[in-house]
Amino acid sequence: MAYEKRPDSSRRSERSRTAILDAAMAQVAELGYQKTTIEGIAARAGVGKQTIYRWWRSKGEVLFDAVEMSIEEGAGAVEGEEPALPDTGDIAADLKTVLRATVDEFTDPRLGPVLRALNTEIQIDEALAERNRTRSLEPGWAAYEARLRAAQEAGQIDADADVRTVVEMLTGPLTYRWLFQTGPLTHAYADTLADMTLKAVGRD
Amino acid sequence: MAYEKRPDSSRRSERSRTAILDAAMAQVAELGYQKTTIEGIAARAGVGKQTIYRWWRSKGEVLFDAVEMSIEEGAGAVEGEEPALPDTGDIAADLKTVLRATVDEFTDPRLGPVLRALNTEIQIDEALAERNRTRSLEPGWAAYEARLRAAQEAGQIDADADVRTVVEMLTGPLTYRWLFQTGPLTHAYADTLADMTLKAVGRD
Amino acid sequence: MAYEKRPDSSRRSERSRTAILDAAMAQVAELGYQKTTIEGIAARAGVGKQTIYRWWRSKGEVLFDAVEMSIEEGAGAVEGEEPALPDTGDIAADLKTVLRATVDEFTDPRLGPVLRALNTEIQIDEALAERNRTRSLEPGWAAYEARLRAAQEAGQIDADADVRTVVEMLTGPLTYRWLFQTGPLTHAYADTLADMTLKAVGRD
Amino acid sequence: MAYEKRPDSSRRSERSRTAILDAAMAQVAELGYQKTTIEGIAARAGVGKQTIYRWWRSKGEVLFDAVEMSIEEGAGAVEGEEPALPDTGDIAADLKTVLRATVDEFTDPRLGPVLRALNTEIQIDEALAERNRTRSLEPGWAAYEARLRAAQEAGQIDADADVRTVVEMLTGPLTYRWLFQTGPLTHAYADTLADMTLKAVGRD
DNA sequence: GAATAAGCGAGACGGTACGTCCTGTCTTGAG
DNA sequence: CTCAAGACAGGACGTACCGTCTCGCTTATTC
Repeated sequence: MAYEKRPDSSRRSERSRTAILDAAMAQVAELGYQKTTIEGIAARAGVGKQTIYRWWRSKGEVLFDAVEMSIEEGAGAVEGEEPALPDTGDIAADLKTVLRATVDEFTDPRLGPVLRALNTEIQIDEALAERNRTRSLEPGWAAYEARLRAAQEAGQIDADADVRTVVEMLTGPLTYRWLFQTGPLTHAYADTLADMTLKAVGRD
Repeated sequence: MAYEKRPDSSRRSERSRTAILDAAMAQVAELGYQKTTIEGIAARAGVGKQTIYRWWRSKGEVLFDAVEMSIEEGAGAVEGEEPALPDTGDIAADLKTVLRATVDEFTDPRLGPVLRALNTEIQIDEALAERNRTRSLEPGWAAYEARLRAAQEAGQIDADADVRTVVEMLTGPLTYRWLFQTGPLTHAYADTLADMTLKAVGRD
Repeated sequence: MAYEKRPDSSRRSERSRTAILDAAMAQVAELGYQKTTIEGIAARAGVGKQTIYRWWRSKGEVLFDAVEMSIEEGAGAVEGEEPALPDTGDIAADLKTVLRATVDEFTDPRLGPVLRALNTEIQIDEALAERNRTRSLEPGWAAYEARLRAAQEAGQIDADADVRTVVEMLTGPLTYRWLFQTGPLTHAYADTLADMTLKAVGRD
Repeated sequence: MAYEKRPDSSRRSERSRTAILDAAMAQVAELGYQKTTIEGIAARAGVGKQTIYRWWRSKGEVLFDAVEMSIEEGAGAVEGEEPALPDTGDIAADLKTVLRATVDEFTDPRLGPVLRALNTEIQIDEALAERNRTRSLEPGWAAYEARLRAAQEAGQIDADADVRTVVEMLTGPLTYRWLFQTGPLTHAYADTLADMTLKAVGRD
């Protein structure tokens, strides 16, 4: 059995943790993801490098947490709360609401670039990819799928449509435009995607 | 007026060029994109570092060319030929043909990882992004759009549908699954995407 | 007046003290003086780092004590006893006895290397140097000088010779060979030094 | 056969070499040997750390060369010239001349401390010790021994005295006083040592 | 056919960041 | 209070690459 010494997280300094995450966001904002270094984050946070290496394994992980903290602060989200789509009874309206929110997040001048960089890092770092899937993507899909299944039960969309594929038809094109910057990322585009996708699974 | 000396490409050593591109592919295959270095490529190719820096501006550019060379070798493609979708008259079948081919390229064990890494680099290096758009993405879209417009004229799909959005509904989800590794990338999935998208723009 | 809090030595753990000194000797034996660290000693002794820093100011001090303990254990010396040279009436024989003992100590495979390393540290740490002079060197000289003065009174050596210089002529070359490893450190060499030195101060 | 890549010394930058040695001496003068770091030397010399590690294996080696350069500059010594003792025919006077010079070197406020630190390092670093023996000590001894043999042939000292031991009786006590700072290091002391040693080997 | 000038292999150079190690201080909880 | 444990800020270590540079060598014109 492989033995590996782990730090005692009960004695972790909250002050350092926060300082590091703040410094990480600030460095990325100023220098961009590539030129942000662990050394730079440590210096800016007034922290020893080892304190970063003790709790994170890479720059990517630090920024993953930093972004998470930023989003939670902004949203005032309750810890551990599962995300959910609104359910007004109008499936089209509800999808548009959440897709527009996604557009807003992607185009946010503060978060957008970091998110893009992290999605980059995911291509290379399998640990980060796994974390992204379980902490970020899957909760989002679950929320979409729950709302879509409600719509199926309400007879608003085909009962036999694969909800997972529907989710991908909604978020795939949006993410594609965002990552490759191949077209404007607007609320109108979000609406179009919702409308067209619903047409593909609508009962007519 | 800024003056910049450019190397005389007529005196360029073809032997070195090929050795570098081969070495680059080999290094990525062995070590992965991240751990591949210009120094390593040079050493493996038996070439001075300057010879790489003289002709390329970054590791990304080298690999971009290396991949291009790999694909051309494999496909035996004629230089400068515009790609085009087949037109059998059956729009669904034609779309499936090309989407399946894309699936095959993405899942190719040799090319896939490099392509994914390059899509990473694109997020950071604007020159590379531009090059990717003009040399890779746009010719692809143009081919899709041409075929879709033909289908519109044939009355097979809605005449007022925005072909660009349709292209994104086809390739967006596919690329998403590929980049984030969130589900199996199969021919069946390609077919489903084609069918659902056509349903969204079908005439009823 | 500067105030400095000192630990209460009456509550000091003898168990820890011994464990630290043993661990220190063991680490030096295994890794050499340079690679021995306070952290390593603490870990090996099963002791907190602070317990070392509370009672010693440097690695050098710890090892000074550790060596002292080792020597006392070996010699079974009575605490506080002043060292003295034998006085058989034969000055040459007596000097040879003690010089040979010094040779034995220097060439002891366990103590030798640590002693050499400590002589290193003395060059840098004035507190340690002072301690070395008063606890180690001066008692030794005093013993030599007492014996030499007895020899002067007995008319065996020049009455006007400077005993301090004579001591240095005996121990200087020995220490030199030991520190710089410039020649074999043998009983024969010790004897030669005694004989030649006595010739220099002999009455003719 | 072990293969180890060695740098090409014909392409070595003399400018960097000199800058490093100068910076090393300056750092030691300002901070002392212990607080002098390779990083600090590199920064002060305006040189990359690797340039130091490429040509030297340790701080000690750098300073060994730095001191050597300092001495040569001071002495205006011809490269590769063997040191030799003066030979005026008066062995006592000649020995005093060179012992006094050694005293002067040891007490030189600029060189002394570095020399002491290096003699420290020698206790620990066998490579450095070897180098010290062959480049520093042995040439010195050879010079002494040559002069002493001449004196033997001239009938000034015992023909059967071991010249090596005589050298050690001259330099050993001097070095001892210097390293352990156990007494004043003066010309008078040098003279006493010469006189007493000669008395030990004199023909009377 | 010699002279000139480019590309080339090689690798030293000034730098920057890496990830590790250790220092000496501080904090926590057990005895 | 001392102690074991170990997190912390700090800083040097020695390594790996970066992108630039300089050195001879090989080639290919150009005179």
